[in-house]
Amino acid sequence: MTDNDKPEQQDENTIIALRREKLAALRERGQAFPNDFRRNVMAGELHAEYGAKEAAALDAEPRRVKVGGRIMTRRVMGKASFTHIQDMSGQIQLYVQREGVGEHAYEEFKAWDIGDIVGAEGVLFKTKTGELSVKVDALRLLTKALRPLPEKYHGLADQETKYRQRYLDLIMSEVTRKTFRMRSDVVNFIRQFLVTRGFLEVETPMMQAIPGGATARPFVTHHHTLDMQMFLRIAPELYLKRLVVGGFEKVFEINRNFRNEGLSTRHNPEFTMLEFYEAYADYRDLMNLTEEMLRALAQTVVGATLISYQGETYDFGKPFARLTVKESILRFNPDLKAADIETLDAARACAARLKIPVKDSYGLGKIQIELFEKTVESRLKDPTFITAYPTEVSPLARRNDHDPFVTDRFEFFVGGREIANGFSELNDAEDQAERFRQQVQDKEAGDEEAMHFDADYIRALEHGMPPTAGEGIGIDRLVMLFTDAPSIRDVILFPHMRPEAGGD
RNA sequence: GGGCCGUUAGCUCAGUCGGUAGAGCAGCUGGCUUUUAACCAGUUGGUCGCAAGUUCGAAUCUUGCACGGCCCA
Repeated sequence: MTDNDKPEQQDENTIIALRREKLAALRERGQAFPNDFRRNVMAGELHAEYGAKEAAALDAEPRRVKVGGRIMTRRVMGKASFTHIQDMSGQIQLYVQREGVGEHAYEEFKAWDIGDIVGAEGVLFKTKTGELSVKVDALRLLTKALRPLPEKYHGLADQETKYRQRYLDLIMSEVTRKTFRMRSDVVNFIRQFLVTRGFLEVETPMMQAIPGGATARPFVTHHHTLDMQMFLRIAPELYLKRLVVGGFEKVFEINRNFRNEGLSTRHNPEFTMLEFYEAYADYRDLMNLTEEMLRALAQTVVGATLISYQGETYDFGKPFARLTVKESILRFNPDLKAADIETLDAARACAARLKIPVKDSYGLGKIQIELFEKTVESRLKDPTFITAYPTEVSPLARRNDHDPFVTDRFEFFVGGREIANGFSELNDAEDQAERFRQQVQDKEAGDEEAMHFDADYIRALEHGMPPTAGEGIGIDRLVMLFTDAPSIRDVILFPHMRPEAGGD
């Protein structure tokens, strides 16, 4: 377009300029970016297999290896050098001698830089200090790095750079690599857990004509050929339940949702959600399933059921607490009595006393939830299910048979944060249509988060959805918990940020 | 949106009361054949985030802006 396409800067850093000269020299001599080197083992495998072996045992049965990776450290001592290279599995030290690789190759090697990517061939041995290393007899530069890496000891400390240039963060930080491996482990575990129990993994539209399944502001986009407005989905819920109507009675999806809301340490505009639905089950079945799944997840990916997060410890081993919304409000507000939160007027007065702002349009249910969010939520430390959410704030959940003021719904909290939300689904098409109409009224009254009327979803329900329960689990928040990450940006590879200054 | 904090060499960071911009790492030159934050000697490198203001003089004080972090809404 404009400045973006221009050569970046005229006066480049001298370090980069010198490396460009080295690359130019490589180009003169032939293929500067060869792709015919093949490694035959990873650094991590070598440490696992030979790390405990005695030096003499290695020498007695020489093991030849071909390894490749990025140069991370370099110690040149005249006619011999040590260097660590890093591959996906870890690091291995190379011992490069002039005697071993030849005078010419050794001189070339000395001109290489930290950050370059190399391939090496040689024999395993142990150094005087007992470190497993490769005595190199052949060595090639595979990719010249033009930019210098961050400082070897402190690594990359600048939070902004870690987010913007995640590749650098990954090269430099074992903690970051571990975080994202664990994220992968979490998703992998959940997928297997559900598939093992007969759930079918599906993918439903991320672009929707009618955004539904949650109360949130959507992102708006436009399809040119159809010439229509579309929305990035705020939830897959309504599509997954259409599948239950279609006879896929146990389905799940792990994918992104998009919500046009503020950014914070707990909110990213796109985030990953697990949603799953099971026919012939209710919200209590899902609470049990969730408890079983999260306990096993902690045990598998962290290796313990005591989870340490930001200096506090949460116990996934003992049975998860279960409280209703009203019980939890009373428990954490000992000066309140049940009567204070059971009528609209009393609850409104109660909110006023606690200086919690509520709108005139709020009914009793919404006020109860305000009280809950302001006085309870952040104090739910150990794993806790909160149940019996007011119907007023649960437009897609099934009413309780004995108390239609509430729904058969739960939310799950750990460390004061909502992790999951599940309920017995509303499969009464006429009730659902009525609740959509109420949402449309709210929207017309100015509530930007209120839902649209989804006529096709109603039509699907009119064909009959078996009694079903469904749940959503926020994967990012779960990963934060297990990786002890203070910010959601620490568990998202490329979190959204404003463009860098001067970039446009 | 509000409050607080930050932005100095490629990286990690100092910078006193407003008085010529510093260190370590990396780089460069030389030495060194078991080092591992290798070592020894020498050395290059700066739009002090951007812009304005105050001042004889601003990295430093003031204001605005940009980006980020934390907290709050």
